[in-house]
Amino acid sequence: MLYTRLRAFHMVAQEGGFSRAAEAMGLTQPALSDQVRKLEQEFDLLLFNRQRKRLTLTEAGRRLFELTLPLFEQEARAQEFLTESRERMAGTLRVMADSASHVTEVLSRFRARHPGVKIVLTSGNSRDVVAALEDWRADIGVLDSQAEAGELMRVPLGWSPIVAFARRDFPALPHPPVPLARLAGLPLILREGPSRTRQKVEEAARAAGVTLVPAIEAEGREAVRELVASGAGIGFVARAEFGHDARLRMIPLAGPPIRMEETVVCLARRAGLRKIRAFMALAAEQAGMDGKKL
Amino acid sequence: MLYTRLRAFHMVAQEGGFSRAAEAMGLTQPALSDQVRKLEQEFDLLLFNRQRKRLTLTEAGRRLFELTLPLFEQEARAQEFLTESRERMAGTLRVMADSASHVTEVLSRFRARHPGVKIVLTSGNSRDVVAALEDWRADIGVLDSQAEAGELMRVPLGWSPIVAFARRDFPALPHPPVPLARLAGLPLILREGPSRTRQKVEEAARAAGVTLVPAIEAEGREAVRELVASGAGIGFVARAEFGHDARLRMIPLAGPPIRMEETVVCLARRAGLRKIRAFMALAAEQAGMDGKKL
DNA sequence: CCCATCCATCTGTAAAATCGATAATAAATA
DNA sequence: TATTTATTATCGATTTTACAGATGGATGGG
Repeated sequence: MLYTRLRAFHMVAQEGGFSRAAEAMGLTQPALSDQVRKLEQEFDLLLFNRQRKRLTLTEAGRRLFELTLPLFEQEARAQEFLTESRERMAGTLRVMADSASHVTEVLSRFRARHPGVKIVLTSGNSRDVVAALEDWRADIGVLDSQAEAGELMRVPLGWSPIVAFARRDFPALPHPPVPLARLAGLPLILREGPSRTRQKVEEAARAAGVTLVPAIEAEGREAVRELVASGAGIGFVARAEFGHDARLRMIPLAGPPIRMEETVVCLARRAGLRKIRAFMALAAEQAGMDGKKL
Repeated sequence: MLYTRLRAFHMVAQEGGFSRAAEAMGLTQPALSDQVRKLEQEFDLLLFNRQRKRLTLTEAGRRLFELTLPLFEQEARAQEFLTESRERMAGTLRVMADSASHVTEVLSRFRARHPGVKIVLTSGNSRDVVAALEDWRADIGVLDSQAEAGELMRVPLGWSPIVAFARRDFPALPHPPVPLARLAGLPLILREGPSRTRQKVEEAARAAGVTLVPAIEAEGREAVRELVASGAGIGFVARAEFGHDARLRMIPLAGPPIRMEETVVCLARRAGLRKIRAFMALAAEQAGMDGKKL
């Protein structure tokens, strides 16, 4: 390949000798000798004067060297860009979660065991997470399990039942647990369409033969929480995400639990990277310890 | 190799697709696919967005492309330099001879058979010829045979006896053939020290127990000829080189002939080049036809 | 709905680069 | 002058590498 020969020529010219250049490149001298000879024969052009004493460039060699100098400088720049980018990324673990609560424990254990790795935690809904993983903008994703495996490698973390919640003084509620059907007539505050929480609730409602009509749609967990706290209606959330807001009352649901299964995922293709493998291993450990979440 | 991967990336980015780039490079699509994938995995950096529809560069990909663009431009310049140099040289046969007369016939047959090849004929003494061959400044050399083979590949062309010569009216000469001893007392005009003609004559003189003292040393065949023509003394030359100068008289020498063997040589290392091989073949043919020169 | 296009992935193969050993040469040193 | 040291050339063998060919999946257009 021309590149190899030019590189050999360049290094020999730069170092002023075959042996020196070979040492500088971590190769053997015959390798360079061969390459330069082939270059010279292929183009019928003498590049070095090998007469007695020291090696010198011929006129043609000098002119070629003036061309290879910027060539390999530029190659070094590209190499540097790639390496730097890798160095920067190797020390950072980018986690994107659709709900932070479930992974905090894994994260803190990861921090403890790998203190050198900087963790960047961002949030977004399920499809944001998948998109970020696919663009390699995130290393680890946390989202509700829901297959389309193959692309993604998954470690289920555990699950938490969905509960309804309302303002403490919200009127006209039976004693818990409350069947979904009893909520159908009340003003419901649901999250945006793609939200996994909403989809799970609607799926359970369909299974129970109930139709839930949202009184308000809100974007994001916090928005729902504030609306509910204002007394506007009833919201849904995973129990583990309910938090400790004194203004709110949790309303367990009757019937089979609506499971929000939180899963740690990464791109199967990237599962070989050390930091990713380490995190997935910790997550698997954690999953083995829990079975269900509060 | 990094180069290969960068090249694959660059072409894919430039052509906007793996298949197109593969076709442009005369490779298969999987080859490029592999290289780019390895590049991405090696540096943990996504370079292309392969989502549905068309291929687009990621931000990192764009930045890398800005680096590879000048890189491959520069490589193209180096390649161009080499190729142009070869094209220029391929159409030229550079012959360096220490005496032109013997090869003129081979040269004219070469011209007839390869009319596209430009012939450049230069002259110099034996060591000039060897030096030019070793620096690849000449493709073919013509000189007196005198081994140190190995380096050089030789085809003996034939030989010519050395004769003495003087001005037509030069006095005090016996009838030819004249033994060397009879010349010892006369004013001799010899060529420069390294001249093969001179060395041969001196060698023969030593063998005959005669010491030749040069009255004048002159550089080059023509200088000797003019001095002799002026009547300054007696010179030596290969009979085939004597020419047709009306002012001069040839003086055959007595005793065993002093053979000037003319040989066509080239660097053994370069004997593979077509133009060189062709010339050497013609020379060998010619040598088979002659045995001795006029 | 089917066809054409494009990319990902796998496996074997062919070509290349490289190594290791050896030879040859010149300069340095004893 | 003999010997050591440092250098490059060359040859055969090995290992690495890149590539082709086949296959499958996904997408968009006719």
